[in-house]
Amino acid sequence: MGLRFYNTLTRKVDPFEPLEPGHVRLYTCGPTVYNAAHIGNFRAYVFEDLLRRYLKFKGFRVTQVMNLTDVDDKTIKGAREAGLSLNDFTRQFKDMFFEDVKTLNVEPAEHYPAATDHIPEMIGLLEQLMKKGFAYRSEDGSIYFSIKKFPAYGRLAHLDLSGLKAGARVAQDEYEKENAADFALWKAWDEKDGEVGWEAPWGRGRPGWHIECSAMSMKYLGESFDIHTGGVDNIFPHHEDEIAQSEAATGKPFVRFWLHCAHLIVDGRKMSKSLGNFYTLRDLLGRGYSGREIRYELMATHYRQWLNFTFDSLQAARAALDRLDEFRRRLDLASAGSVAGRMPSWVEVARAGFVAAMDDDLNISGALGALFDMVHAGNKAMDAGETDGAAARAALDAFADMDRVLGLLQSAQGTADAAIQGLVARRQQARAEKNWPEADRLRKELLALGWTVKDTPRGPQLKKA
RNA sequence: GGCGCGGUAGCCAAGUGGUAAGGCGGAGGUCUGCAAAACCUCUAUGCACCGGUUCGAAUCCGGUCCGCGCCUCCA
Repeated sequence: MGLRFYNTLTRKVDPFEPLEPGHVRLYTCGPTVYNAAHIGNFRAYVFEDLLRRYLKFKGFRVTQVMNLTDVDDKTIKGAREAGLSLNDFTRQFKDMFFEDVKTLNVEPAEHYPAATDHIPEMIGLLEQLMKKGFAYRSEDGSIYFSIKKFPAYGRLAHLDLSGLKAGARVAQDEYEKENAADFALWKAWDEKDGEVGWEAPWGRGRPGWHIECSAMSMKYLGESFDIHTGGVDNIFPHHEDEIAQSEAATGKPFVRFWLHCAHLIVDGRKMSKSLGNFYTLRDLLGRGYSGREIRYELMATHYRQWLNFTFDSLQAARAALDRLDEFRRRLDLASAGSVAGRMPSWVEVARAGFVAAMDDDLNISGALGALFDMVHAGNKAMDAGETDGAAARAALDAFADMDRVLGLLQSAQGTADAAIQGLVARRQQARAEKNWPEADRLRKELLALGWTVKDTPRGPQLKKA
């Protein structure tokens, strides 16, 4: 069986093939840049990164677009409260976002279009919708999409809107809509918008939330593309609305595969500021956890499963990574100077298990299981002296190859400078002379300089404390 | 009310008909000047509960209990 994904549109696991052989076009809903993203947001970005990396691992060329929503109610409000222009306000959070995804070792997308840079494209799309009769202008100059005109509305979310009543959540300022379920394509300017606004044929205003994703995805990926992702909360209304407005405008199928990741909860409860369990990436870094530890934690639960984030699991992530690091170090030593030979069977088995699991809707738990099986089997083989340098090198290469998907191995170990190396050498000398007090003193000195040293059968091992 | 998700060891978490992956933690062991680490071994007669189908069920069917999400701008 080949690669397959659970498609929200069909509610089934469907075999995946891109429209253009060998090339996957992927749109991933990105951040609204009005504050520091929280770890729940990053769960989605890490999932999307895993998807992207696995597609590349399978040999596809990937063109990924991630939007930056830099104009909406929250960004406008935030800018006003900060006394900044919209651009100055959002720029700081865009910068922060890029720093944060880098910390998490998330590969950059090919395109990061900002909504404010694509107003003309959105207006163009709106004009098509007006011309085709899917959109109407209300008295104040806002434009709404008429869901009555689009019979397939509700297909993605499996919602039957005939029973939908105008409830408390329908804002009173939307009384101008013909139907409570119609959604805004364009919002007429009002004074709260301040300087924010663009001229359109139907008056000054700003785009509705959904239209940016339609306009920008189609600009960079075409009118029909392969995969669109986001959090489950985006299924309705955001993605439902995207489908409606896109397909109404083009008359073509918009997206073939919709993949949605489940939410993250903290200590079994929904993350919220009032519960005090609301964390940004920076909060966790400030507590001494590294980007890769957080990446592991966010990645290690299947994306359609709720992820219960706890500090215990972060600690477990750290220990699991230590095990991987240690194994890699061991392979490194065993393979020194060797050219890769034939893959040992324990590597072949692990690699096959890894691929089979990932092919199955990115079953990361199965994939990590296969990887840890390899660690275990590899350690046993090396203990038994059954692994020569060529085999170790082959294992190392396979490990690195799987890590193209996982992105967990550290690229560069902190290397000790000559002074540190000198201390280690002096300590080895003292140990050789059985001068234990001096050896212990040197170990303490190294610790004071930020290095722990452990004596292993393969010599002293330095690690940044 | 409608649509949907989930309940597997102390914790996290795979497994959707063939006899319970993996990680963390814990226990024991090997190694060791000490320390630490590492590695090895062990760690669920049972998968919320009750029935049913089947040679066989965590997996399928029916029912019950519990937790949770969405139902108009929250990843």
